[in-house]
Order: sequence, then structure tokens, then C-alpha cells
Amino acid sequence: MPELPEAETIVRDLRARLPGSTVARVRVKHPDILHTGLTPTVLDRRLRGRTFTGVARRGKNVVLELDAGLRIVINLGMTGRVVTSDAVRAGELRHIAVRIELSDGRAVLYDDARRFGDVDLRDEPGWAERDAQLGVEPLSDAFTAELLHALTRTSISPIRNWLLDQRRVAGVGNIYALEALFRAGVRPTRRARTLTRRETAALRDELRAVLQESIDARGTTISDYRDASGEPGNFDRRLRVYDRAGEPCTHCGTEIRRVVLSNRSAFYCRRCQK
DNA sequence: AACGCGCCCTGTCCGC
DNA sequence: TGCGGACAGGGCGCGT
Repeated sequence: MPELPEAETIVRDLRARLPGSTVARVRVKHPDILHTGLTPTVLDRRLRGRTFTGVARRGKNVVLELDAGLRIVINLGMTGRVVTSDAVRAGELRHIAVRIELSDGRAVLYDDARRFGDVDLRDEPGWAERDAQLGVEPLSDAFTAELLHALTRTSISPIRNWLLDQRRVAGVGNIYALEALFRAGVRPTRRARTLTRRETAALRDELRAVLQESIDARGTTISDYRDASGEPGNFDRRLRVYDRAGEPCTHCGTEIRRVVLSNRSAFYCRRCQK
């Protein structure tokens, strides 16, 4: 579910609620969402008494920062939510996998119906390792047209698949990859290395635009995404191709097509996208 | 080495 | 109303 804009929205909400609070204890209901090697006992023991100092985002990951350089790294998978207990009604969350109880009586809750998410705990060097696995932040100054062009030269993958690989560009998922490709006039099936300089420049610009516009709208809610305040996002009304198979293209009226790439749907306008 | 596929798991929707 | 199948915003591990 959540891509960069949804993670960013959650991070901004938590940033207003979490720093300064101290962990009392941690309860894990579904240990299968813990990162490989991490156990409920270790998580509880290492977090007790630690104080939250900040909240950050890296790609699609929500990063809860604590003193002593500790970080809780949360990948939301398809249905993950991170909220503080004071922001939701009792009973609203039906799949709480991890509950981080705070000394002020509140709790940080990780809820995940499908349990595709991942909760990890990292010290400073451990975080550096994870950070290094992720590609460039698309909203950063480092994400230039030059860089995107250079990175795509060696790949024969369809550009949609290429964009989903978090080791290259961090934070782009299926929705925003397809929306950016539509705006840039590039078909999702095009092999990455065949994009012209003009096309990679347009794709870079449109990716940044669509991600920023979605952040401004507090993300996209298809069905169950909610931000850390429990509110749905508003960007779904602005989607031009995602999940619009059979509907007319907003630009030319041609029916939007659906194709399957690597077992995941891709949507495009065959007239507007070359 | 890079790539695509199957799979992880639960919920929802659609056709019969 | 019930049931089976398809599908879902992600990403890992595997075989090629």
C-alpha cells in the first residue's frame, strides 16, 4: 500500500506526537512481522527506557529515532499503519502486530492486516547498512535527470519494473511509477535503457511532481490506507491511469489499458504514451 | 549479475 | 446469501 507520500504523511504526523516520549515496554502479537533475526524479547529489552528523539523517512520506510542512536525501521508492506493510540478510536485497529507502550500512558501501534510489513531495530552502524541498500531519494537534489539517465542505461527491464526496485530509486511504488510514466508520455513496458535523454528528463520531473502533489494531498487512499491521524489521503481523485482500465484517458479519451508486468498490473494510454 | 516468477497473508469485490 | 476466484499500494528468495 504505502509508497513515499503515504510514509511521508505518517512521518509528519508522528513527528508532532512522538519525540520526548519514553518507552515503557513492547508487546509483540505477531512475531512474523519482525525483521529476520529480531525477537520480541530483544526488542523489548533494548527499547525499554529509551526516549524518542525524532521521526524520519527513507524511501517507503518510517524511521523512529531514539536516543543512543537506536532506530525502529518500519516497512509498511501493503497494509501497514503506524499510529499513536491517542489518534485512533478503541477497536478501530483490528490487526495490531506490535504495541510500543509509552510511559505517558499512550502507545505506538503497528497494525498490519496482511502482515507483509517489517519492523526492524538498528543501532548506528546497523542503520548505515540498511540505508546503503536503498537508492537515491527522488525528492532530493541528488536525483537529477543526468543521474536517472545514467542509471537506466544498463537495464533491459521494463521501466515500470525498474522504478519499483528500491535499490535504484527509493520510495516509488506501482501507483506513482505508473502516474509519472503517464505524465512523462512513456509506456510502462519500455525497456529502461531505451528511454531517450528527453524522456528520462521528463520522467524525473514528473516523478517529483506527482510525489510532491500527493504529499500535499496527504497521500493516496485506495481502500485501507490511513495516515497516523487515522485520516484517508485525498490523492486518489487525481490519479490519471492507476486502476482506470477501460476508462477514457483524461487527455485524449482513448481507453486506458491494463497489462501485467512481473505479476503486477500496469495501466497506460496507448495513444499518449510511447 | 540481473531479471522475472512464485509466494508470503488477509480482505474485498465480482460473477455465478 | 454463499462460494470460488481474482486482485490488492511490497518485497524476499529462488532458479535461470
